Amino acid sequence: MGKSKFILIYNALSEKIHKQEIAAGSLLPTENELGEQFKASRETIRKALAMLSRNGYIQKIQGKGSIVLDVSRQNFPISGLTSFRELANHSKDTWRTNVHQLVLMKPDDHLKMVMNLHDDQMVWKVIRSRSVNGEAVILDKDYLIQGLVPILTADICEHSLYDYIENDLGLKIGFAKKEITVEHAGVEDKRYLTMSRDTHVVVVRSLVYLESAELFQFTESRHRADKFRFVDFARREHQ
Amino acid sequence: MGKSKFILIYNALSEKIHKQEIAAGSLLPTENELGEQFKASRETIRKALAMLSRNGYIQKIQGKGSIVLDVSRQNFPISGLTSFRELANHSKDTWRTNVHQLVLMKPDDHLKMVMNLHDDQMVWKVIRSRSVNGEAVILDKDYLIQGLVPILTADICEHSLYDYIENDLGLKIGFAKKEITVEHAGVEDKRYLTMSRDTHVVVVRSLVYLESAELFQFTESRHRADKFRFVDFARREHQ
DNA sequence: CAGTGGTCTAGACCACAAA
DNA sequence: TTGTGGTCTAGACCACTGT
Repeated sequence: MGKSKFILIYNALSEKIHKQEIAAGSLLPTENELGEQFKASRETIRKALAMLSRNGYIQKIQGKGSIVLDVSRQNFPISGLTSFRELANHSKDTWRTNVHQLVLMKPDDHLKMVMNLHDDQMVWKVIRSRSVNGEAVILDKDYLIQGLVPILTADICEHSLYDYIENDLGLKIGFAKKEITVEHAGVEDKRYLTMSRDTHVVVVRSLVYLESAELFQFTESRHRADKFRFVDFARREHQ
Repeated sequence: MGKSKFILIYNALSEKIHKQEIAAGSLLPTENELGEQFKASRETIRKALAMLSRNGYIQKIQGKGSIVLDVSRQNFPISGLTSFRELANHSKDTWRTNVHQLVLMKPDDHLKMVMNLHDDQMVWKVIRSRSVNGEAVILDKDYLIQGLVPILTADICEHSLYDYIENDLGLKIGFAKKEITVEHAGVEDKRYLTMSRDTHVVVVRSLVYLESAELFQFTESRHRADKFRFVDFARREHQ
């Protein structure tokens, strides 16, 4: 993993674009030239370029070349799957996580339906709040299937749950389905969040699956509305 | 366009998955079998499968095969770039568009900065509201560069702006950068939207670019908070 | 071990843009 | 016309999953 030639080429080129060593608006070398530079076949180069295109680094134009896009005001990319800890590490602000609840429970009917659980499956319920500069602005409620995560401690939840899951347990996250809505703040929001004058929260509900396509986790992430921001890059599918 | 073999294979397979002719949880035929079925080389099959994977139809597992995912509760895919008209056509509710303003104007400083405009460039400003079952729930403010759209009429704005742009003007949309935030309702929201008891709107700001990588349009789409819903499918990038 | 998907290659032909 | 990207192919080898 991560050793594929086309990933190396992708990393080399995306880094150059980030560092502005290749100016926005200019053309990348042609695919044949890149093939010589990296000693790779054209199809391999094209895999790297397709990845750059998907992630908003370049725009390919037939007959012309690959235009480098302006990636400078590329704000935090929540668009993909990024854990809170990874985000916090990239920011200059001081983030802090508080664990409010950690229990092993029998799921209620609603959760059983949402997560498609069997009768005997138990889940870990974790409630955490995230604070930036002393203000609690995010409330996370996670439900993890015990069959996949046998043991969980407050200490792990306070540091990085995803680190533990991926590095210690060796589970690989594959994909997630997300839904974003806006709701009135409830009792839990008022209890755990610093609500200022706001009465609304943005709710991001996610079903997280492993690479094996097994459902692994359901998460409800509740954000104070005035602190919520979601940035996205989308390509038009011309078929 | 749209005639590529791998697109045809993608369409054939995604349709079968939608119609549940291939059950969720089962395995797709192997890549070699698909190659024989569609009389295509393995790399071509793999392009189609990669597209299915990106769009949440399958999960590929090395050494095992491609698992078909449950796509049945796949709600409206605002995730990509879809115009209001395309959305409305897929829904059972009755949508309606009202044009409130259509002017050719000199951009103010803020718009000039956001859109990176020259001093002499004029823009079309369009204000429209979208109603479902008689309630106005979305307010769209579009700014289009006149150099790319010489003429615009209220009639076009009331029907489909994107139809006109892509079919009549022959412009091809390439990609967009979006940002979603939540804000207090302003005077325009209160004037044009049926605000019920809500005091907040979800604001989606988009910079829309053509396939040539030229900036083409800036849009501010303001949604009544209780009617807003955004669904996303995201893969984890393991590098 | 056999069978699966993951990567890479060299070469061919087509579609499009610019001169 | 030349050079660019877009597609497709056949074959090779590697990595992983199951038996």
